[in-house]
Amino acid sequence: MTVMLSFAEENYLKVIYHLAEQSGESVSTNAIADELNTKAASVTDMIKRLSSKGVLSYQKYKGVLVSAEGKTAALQVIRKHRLWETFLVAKLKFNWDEVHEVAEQLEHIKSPLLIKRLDELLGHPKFDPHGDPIPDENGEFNEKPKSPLFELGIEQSGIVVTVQDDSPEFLQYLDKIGIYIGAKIKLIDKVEFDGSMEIQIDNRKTVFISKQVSENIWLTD
Amino acid sequence: MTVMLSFAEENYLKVIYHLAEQSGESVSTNAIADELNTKAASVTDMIKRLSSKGVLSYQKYKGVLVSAEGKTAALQVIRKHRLWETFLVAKLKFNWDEVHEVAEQLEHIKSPLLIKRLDELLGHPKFDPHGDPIPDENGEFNEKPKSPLFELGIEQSGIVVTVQDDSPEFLQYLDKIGIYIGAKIKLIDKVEFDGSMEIQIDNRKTVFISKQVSENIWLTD
DNA sequence: AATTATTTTTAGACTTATCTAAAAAAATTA
DNA sequence: TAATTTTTTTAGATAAGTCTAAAAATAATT
Repeated sequence: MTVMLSFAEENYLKVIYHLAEQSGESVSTNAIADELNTKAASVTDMIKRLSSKGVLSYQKYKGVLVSAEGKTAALQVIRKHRLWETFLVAKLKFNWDEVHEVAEQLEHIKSPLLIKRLDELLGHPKFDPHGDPIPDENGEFNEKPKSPLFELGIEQSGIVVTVQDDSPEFLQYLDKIGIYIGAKIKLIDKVEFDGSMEIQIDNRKTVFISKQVSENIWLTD
Repeated sequence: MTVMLSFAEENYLKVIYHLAEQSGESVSTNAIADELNTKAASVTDMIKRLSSKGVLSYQKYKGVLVSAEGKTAALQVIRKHRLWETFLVAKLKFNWDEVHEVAEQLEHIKSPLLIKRLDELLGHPKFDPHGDPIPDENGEFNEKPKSPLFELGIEQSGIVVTVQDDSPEFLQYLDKIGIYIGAKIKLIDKVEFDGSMEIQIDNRKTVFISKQVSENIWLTD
């Protein structure tokens, strides 16, 4: 049986899971407080609660680890968040820089049937509009290997699956030049001097992008 | 400027609005408590809060009235609830007796853009799957006059717009015999003895229904 | 009108989630 | 290693939303 978590508890768990994934080690109180724009004292209270519910393991002054049960619960929230983001872009014509705030609310709706049907409506997507992988009902990722556009060889091509930078500025820039998750990109030419490159999008128009941009777009075959 | 209401406050206001519409007079503390499965003491606390926010007017021991501002806020929640119910049935293949609980959660999501786009996706529906009218952005209903199937004359016909009874049993029965919101119904024959009738659905099959059923199905021209 | 029953409100307590200020522990620096 | 700084925890407070038990007001009945 899965634990019952409140709105706030789900938010904490999700953030802690992400921090733990990034760092690979135990997550500190301050790191959590920073991420959630809250105070360290509030975090201490909450991690005690989550710990007593079995989703975290916590030792005073030593930070927290996410338990197996916690991972399952966190991945379900992440799954819901990413499915809703996909829905907002694919069905409601949101721009991909407009979806986060709304998905933060929608991710807490409790209805397994709703998520099952949403997943079906969207055709069981594997990636959200930012290219982040969507875990399946069991919390598994079906990820193909991917690499930054920067590493592509001349005349080679790949499909956009992720962007590393989530800022509205970057996403709007990509929209403007016609790059989206799923777009096919072929490397035409590369300037060794500054790392900038000319690429072709969907076998149609070609554009020039900087090294910085090419490092933030990730491709798969 | 519209007032900012919490999840719980929105639920109270919505229920009070419905009760006030039904009765036409001020709403009693106990009536609200019954409807929300809560205690009278909790209701007293909440109506004081809602009153101080200006959405209700409240006099001790005299019940509450919904203010103009309260009506606007309540109708926005009702609009969201009914749009989500319509979405669940039209796009996610929910049965109309499965939608209420989920819509109760979804109605509290805060995003004007989301509702605008959802309304567009659904083609600006005027009625939800139960036939209840959906108020527009300004809280207005565009309702045609309607009357119970029971009052139809022989050989006359109408379109189903509402069902009075919302119980799963009744809705499942209607599904079974092929009646839905939007179905065309023609009265073939009526038995004066018990008020039962033979009707034709969508110019195709004919079925017999009891007086009780015919009183719960409402039609428009 | 007086009594009884019902409804509503108040008083006080509890939970969740948050905060500030102060104390304790851990990490860093001299 | 001792002193200092940073991090974390504790203690106590607050607000939202709920509850029970008792008091007060209103309505119904004899």
